[in-house]
Amino acid sequence: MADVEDQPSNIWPQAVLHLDMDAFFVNVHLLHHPEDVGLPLAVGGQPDHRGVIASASYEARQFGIHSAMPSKSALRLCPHLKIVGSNWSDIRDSSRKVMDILKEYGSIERMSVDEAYVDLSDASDPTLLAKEIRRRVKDETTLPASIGLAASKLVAKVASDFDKPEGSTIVHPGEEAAFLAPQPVRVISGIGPKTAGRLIKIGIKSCGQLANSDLGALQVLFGRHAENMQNRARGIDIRRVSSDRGQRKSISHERTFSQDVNEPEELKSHLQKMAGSISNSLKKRKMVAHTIRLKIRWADFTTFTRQMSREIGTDDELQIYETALIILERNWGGKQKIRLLGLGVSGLESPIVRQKGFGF
DNA sequence: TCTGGGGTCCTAGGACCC
DNA sequence: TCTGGGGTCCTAGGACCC
Repeated sequence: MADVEDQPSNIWPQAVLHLDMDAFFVNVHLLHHPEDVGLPLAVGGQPDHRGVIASASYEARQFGIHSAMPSKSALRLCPHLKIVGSNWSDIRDSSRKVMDILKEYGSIERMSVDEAYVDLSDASDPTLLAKEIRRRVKDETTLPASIGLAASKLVAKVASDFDKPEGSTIVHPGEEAAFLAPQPVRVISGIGPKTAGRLIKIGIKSCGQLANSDLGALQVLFGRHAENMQNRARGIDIRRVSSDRGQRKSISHERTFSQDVNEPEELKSHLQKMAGSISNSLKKRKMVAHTIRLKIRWADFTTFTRQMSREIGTDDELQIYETALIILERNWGGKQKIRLLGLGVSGLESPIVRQKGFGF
């Protein structure tokens, strides 16, 4: 989209900036390992541990390597690819610096370590601020980022992804539908591979086609979601930037083993570790959980979950562990090889809320 | 060829209650 | 012979996101 400087600022009913760091994990690594600059590099799990790529350098992307790809496949595409693990303390440090800059400009909604929305509605010229923000992030963290500015979150997000890396895309109010029209439906957040596949079957590939398609035909496939989907393809999205992300709903850990496991003691020790760390997270948040859920993936990748709820919430490691063990024993014959074991809790509640019910 | 980990939200069926 | 109708909670699975 053309970046028009002399638009009057009052044309922005709402101004939303979306900032998306470029190859964030890789670039944070390079900050601390300048010797790796220029290499085909990826951050992710090791190939012999069934790892996947979390982030790939632009050099690695030349070989077709992308995130979520199994590290083994990545190495086949590029045998001299260097794969390093994520350094979470460095990643969180850099993330905090970026978010601190954003907060100076308006209320922010943090979506992950490397992505956030900023509400620039109160600015007299949001387009000027958008550029300033990207420059400051680069100057003060030396990390590249892309930004999108639009009148809605939906369009701002598509815009930030439009011209990566180090892109800066502004979609002025009224230009939303035209901006989206030529792009594939997959750019719309919420339309994943399944939905896109179903749309292709009725001949819809681009946002423009979705926007102009027959609503009735769409309703046959998607029911009451059809109208909303079509609106989104037109760039209509009334969600506001909201810094309050609300309470956590669940806490979970899971572990894919480097080799499938059917040793009871090994499985139990993993459950115990996961129960311990979940218990710690609950205590740190001063919460208790009512539901405990076990996830099992067999060697053939079939995956299922089984859960148990209890009347009284708990944050106790032993109670979580013992419940998990009961579920495991009910669902595992003792011979089948297990590829992944996961443990999670939900039905979270802060005990203080419960006490209020006693009439104090 | 091999498929991570941490989340959210939605749907659908069954149990249970009034 | 025909088998209400809501509402809520629980369980399981699936789509999707980063």
